Amino acid sequence: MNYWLLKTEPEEYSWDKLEREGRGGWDGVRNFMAARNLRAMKLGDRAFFYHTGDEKRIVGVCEITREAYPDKSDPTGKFVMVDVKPVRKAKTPVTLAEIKADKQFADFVLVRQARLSVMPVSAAHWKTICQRAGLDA
DNA sequence: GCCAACGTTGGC
DNA sequence: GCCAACGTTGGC
Repeated sequence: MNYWLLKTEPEEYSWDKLEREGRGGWDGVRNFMAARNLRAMKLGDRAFFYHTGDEKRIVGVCEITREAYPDKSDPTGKFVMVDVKPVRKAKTPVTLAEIKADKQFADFVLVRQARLSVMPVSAAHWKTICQRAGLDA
């Protein structure tokens, strides 16, 4: 299984909304590197749900329920989206500040490429963050 | 709230 | 196919 991180503005699409609706489509990605990561996702892969903006923290874990397919919101047809469902909410959200302060995350894409919205997470980083968040890995 | 950095688009 | 210009994102 592979691990990922998905960024979203909570005002636009939040963990609460995903939980309320039970599933959601991850559309609107317009960045090639992010899109490449979307295409690499496999059914059953897990992803951290990250709130950007003022929050800047990991708030939960979701699962990929449908692999990449054409993004309905993209008129050019170049970009793809995936579907996700909520798995578990973080007991303790893990903040970006906390991650940055920890040397073991120095090579984490979230730190190195601040603007990327869809990125892979290594198994080691996944495990550490799950522990901090009070999530079962 | 400004500015720098990055990524994408369009012109040549 | 390169490079300048533009738009967007995130840091301070």
